[in-house]
Amino acid sequence: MRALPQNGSNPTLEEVAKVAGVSRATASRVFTASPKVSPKAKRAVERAAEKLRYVPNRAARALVTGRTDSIGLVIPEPTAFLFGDPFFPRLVRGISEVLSRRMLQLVLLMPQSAGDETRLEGYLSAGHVDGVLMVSLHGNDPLPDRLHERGTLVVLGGRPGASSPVSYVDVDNVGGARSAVEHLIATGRKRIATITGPLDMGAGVDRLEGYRDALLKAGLKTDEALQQAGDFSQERGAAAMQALLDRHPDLDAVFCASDVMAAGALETLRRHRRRVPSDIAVVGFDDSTIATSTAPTLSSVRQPIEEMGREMARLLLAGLDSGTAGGKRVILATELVVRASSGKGGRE
Amino acid sequence: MRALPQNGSNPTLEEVAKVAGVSRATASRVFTASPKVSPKAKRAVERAAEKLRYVPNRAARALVTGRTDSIGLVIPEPTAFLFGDPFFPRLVRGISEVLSRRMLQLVLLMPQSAGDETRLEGYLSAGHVDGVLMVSLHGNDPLPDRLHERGTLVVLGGRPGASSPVSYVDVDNVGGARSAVEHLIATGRKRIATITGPLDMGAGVDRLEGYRDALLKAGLKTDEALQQAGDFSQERGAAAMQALLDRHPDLDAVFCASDVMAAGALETLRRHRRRVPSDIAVVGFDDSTIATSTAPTLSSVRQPIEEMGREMARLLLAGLDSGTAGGKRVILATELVVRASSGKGGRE
DNA sequence: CTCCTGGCCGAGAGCGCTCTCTTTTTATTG
DNA sequence: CAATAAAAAGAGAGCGCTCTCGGCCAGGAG
Repeated sequence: MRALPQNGSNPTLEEVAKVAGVSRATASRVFTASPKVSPKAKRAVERAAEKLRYVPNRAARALVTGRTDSIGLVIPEPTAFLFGDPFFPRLVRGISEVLSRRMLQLVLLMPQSAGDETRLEGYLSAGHVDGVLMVSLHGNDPLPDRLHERGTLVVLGGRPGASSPVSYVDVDNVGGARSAVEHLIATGRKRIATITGPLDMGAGVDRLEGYRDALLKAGLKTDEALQQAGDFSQERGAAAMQALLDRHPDLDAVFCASDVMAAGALETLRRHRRRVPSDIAVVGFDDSTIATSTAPTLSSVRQPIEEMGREMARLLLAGLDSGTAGGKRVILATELVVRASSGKGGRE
Repeated sequence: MRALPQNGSNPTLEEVAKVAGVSRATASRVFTASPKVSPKAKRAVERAAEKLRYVPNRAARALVTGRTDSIGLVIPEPTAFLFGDPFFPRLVRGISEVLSRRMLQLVLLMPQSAGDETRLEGYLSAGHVDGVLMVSLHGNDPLPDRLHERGTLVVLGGRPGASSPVSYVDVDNVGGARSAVEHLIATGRKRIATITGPLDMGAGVDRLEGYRDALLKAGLKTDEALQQAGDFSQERGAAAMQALLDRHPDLDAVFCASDVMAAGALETLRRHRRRVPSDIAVVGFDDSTIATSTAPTLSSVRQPIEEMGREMARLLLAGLDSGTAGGKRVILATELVVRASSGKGGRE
């Protein structure tokens, strides 16, 4: 399988040097931004490069430097579909913004099975990428730690399960959930339930914690029966709402750990003729596109996804530059966006 | 306990060959799946490779073969946010599925500005990737044709504006829109409006064409005043619905070229106390996650996004294998999903 | 037995680049 | 103006791999 008929193979550094009237070494110095080149030579090389449409050959460069100038982005297949909607593109936008400034390329890896993940470890630690970004793993995925041990630089998006030496960036899930529930309390809600995310994920655990925090701080009880586990899907959201209503027909608010689940909950409430927000208030999480399309529109916790991407990339670059495999963590603030679903209403 | 490679650097083919007791050439033949290796030598090399955790160095291989074994995926920044929601991850899943079977890596490129796109041309035609996948361009983006001319293999997702020699895969936008409108007609709707997508995009044009097709076939008039241009955004969807109601207060159906715009339309209709579907039916396009979260749930046209990704990848691989830069086109069927927003209702 | 054929295998030449080391040029100073 | 330092440029050795060539050793034909 030959590549397409190369109409005139690409110019090499040698050719550029010849046109510029300098040695290959000098030409190379221009492209590696070495300071040891006279302005005159530099200009000559630059003009020759432009004339020939020269673009350095990454493979050759990688071979000698040992760096590939590319970063792996690992998004396990289930994750890609889990989150509030434009999660993936927004994250990539943030990452891409930072990486492209450094002329680093983004290699996307989407393992679709456990077998894929095994191959991934070999691939990623073989030096095909200079560093790895991974997002949101279920439970204690061993991959990040394993890569870290093998000397690969890794930055996670979303905190890992257990204590891990790997750097990560996360949004303030606890704080976001807390402020959502505090908002419900402040608007007079008394019996506040929650539909949680998967409890083997940091985001799931933390959002639950924020919910409990707020209740405790307000002196309200945190009845376990007011918590119903979900999995971020709409169906489970709807089912969870049903279960909560069965147990507590007198609920006046529910905090959902994702907008998609909140949409499911709204569906169930509609079926039961509960009016939102007058009978019961609903708040979601993610502030995804769904939040503005539900009826009523959904109050939600907004996360700075692009910024998370940027920060992940920055952390990785910092590690690359310093040669340290840091155990840094960055937590980004979230923000409550109040819409119709948690309007004053109330029954009082 | 330290891992096998003591100095941290990866094992080379040379080392594998030594352990296996063969020459580097023979070891190489094993990894390039050459038939000219005895079973015995092959086994020896494989065992040595496993023992040393050998992974071939892509850069070195690329340097000599001229192939990089990687494919560029170009998604212009505005596009990434345009479509029905899980568009991006679903597309990538399809692509990734096919490419990973061939051990090809996916390099993601998200140009954020016009300047980026210029650099992109140099990058992509410099042989850093073996082929390029691009999705959904506005108007007549010259990039695909330019790359094609320079001998780079390109496959588009979404048909290009004008007649272009570049291969592409698209969903049957015309057919999908037609079936949506036929459905509205079949359920007794008479005054059917449409909110179109951007008319400088294939998807926008084709969905409008499908709408007109259906009306003409049913002998209904295709009043220009029944068409209102949108841009796939919720705000414009809401505004377009408003404009349509102003001009035609007696509408009984509206076909929206995207679910997001349909959500905007529903919002406007709700404000006007128009009941959906009894007063007016609404159908969207994309069958995104939003479709099940609106109230009422939204009838929509489902597109096989994963399959589109797979087909794009297959087309590219076929081109790579055959060395032809084909002008192939593949159109994938769409499917109408009827939900509450276009239920019988009607006024008759 | 010799000659050939064909299957395997090893030797060795690079692919295009960076980087160290050496040489040449230029600037600086007494 | 020679002496010396500093700056710039060149020469050349690989990075790890693939692939062409030619060599070697079977086995079958003459």
